[in-house]
Amino acid sequence: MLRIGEVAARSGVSVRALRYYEEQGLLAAPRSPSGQRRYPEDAVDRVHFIQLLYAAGLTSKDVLELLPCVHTGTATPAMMARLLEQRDRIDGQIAELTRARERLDEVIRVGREHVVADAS
Amino acid sequence: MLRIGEVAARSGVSVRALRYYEEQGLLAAPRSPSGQRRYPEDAVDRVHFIQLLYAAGLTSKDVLELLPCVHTGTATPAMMARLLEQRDRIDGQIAELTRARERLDEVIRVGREHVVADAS
DNA sequence: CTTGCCTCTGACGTCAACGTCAGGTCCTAG
DNA sequence: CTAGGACCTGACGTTGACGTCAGAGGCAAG
Repeated sequence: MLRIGEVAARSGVSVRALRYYEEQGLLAAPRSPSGQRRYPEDAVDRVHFIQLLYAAGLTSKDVLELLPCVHTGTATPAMMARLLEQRDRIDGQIAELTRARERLDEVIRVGREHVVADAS
Repeated sequence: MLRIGEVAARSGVSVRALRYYEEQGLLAAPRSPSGQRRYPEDAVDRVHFIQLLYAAGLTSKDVLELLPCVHTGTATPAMMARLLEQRDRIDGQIAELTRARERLDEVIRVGREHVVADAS
C-alpha cells in the first residue's frame, strides 16, 4: 500500500491532483486507521491512464463515465456510444492538429528562405 | 470592408472573440469615422488561422509571437526557433492523442464482447 | 520526547478564452 | 423621424484542473 506522496512521485502528478481525482470519483483511496490515503500498487497505472485521457481532451466527467467500462471490461450500450463518440472526437482532433502542423511547416519552409536579423 | 458581425458570421467565431483578438494584438481592426471596426476581406482567413493555432494548443501569446512571421514571410532566428518548438510540441501532442486513441480502441474491442444491459 | 517530514481538511487563488450584462451610440429601412 | 437591430466600451462571470496557504494531526528516527 502506497502513501499519496509515493504515488505522486511514481506517476509524475502532484499530491493535489491525486486528491482532486478522488474528489471527482476517478481514483478510490482507501484510508489507514488514522485517515491517511493508502493506494494499491496499480493506482500508478490508473493515474497514467487518467492523464492520457486528460491529454486527449476529456473532462473529469467524461473520464468518470468511461472508467467503469475500462476497469470491468464490460460496457452498456450507452457506454459504447460514449466510447465511440470520444474516439471520433480524438480522430477529429488529430486531423486538426495535423492541419496545423502542415501550415506551420509551410511557414517554416518559407521562413527559412527569408531569415532576417533579430530585432534585439 | 466588413463589419464585425459579418466577420463573425463568415468565420464562425463570436463577436466577443474578435474583440478579444484585437485586444490581444492578433487582429488589427481599423475604425470607421464613427469608431466602428471595419475589417478587410482577408480578416476571415486570419481568424481561421488563429483558430487553427488555438486548436493546436497555442496561447494568444504564442500566436502573437508567430503571426508577424506568418504574414510577412520572413523570420528572425528567434522566431524560427519558436516555430520549430511549436511544431515539435504539436508532433508530441499528436503522438499522445494517437496513444489515447489506441487505448480507447482497445477498450472498445474488449467492450464489444461484453455488452451488458443498461443500468436503469 | 521532540524534531522534522508527510499527511489531513477546508478554502481561496489562478489562468485563458471568451460569455454576458449594462448603458449608451450608430445606422438604415420604412 | 423613429423603431430596432448592430455596434461601442467597460467590467464582472464562467469553467476546469489544479496551485497554494493555513492550521492541525500522524509517524519514524534519534
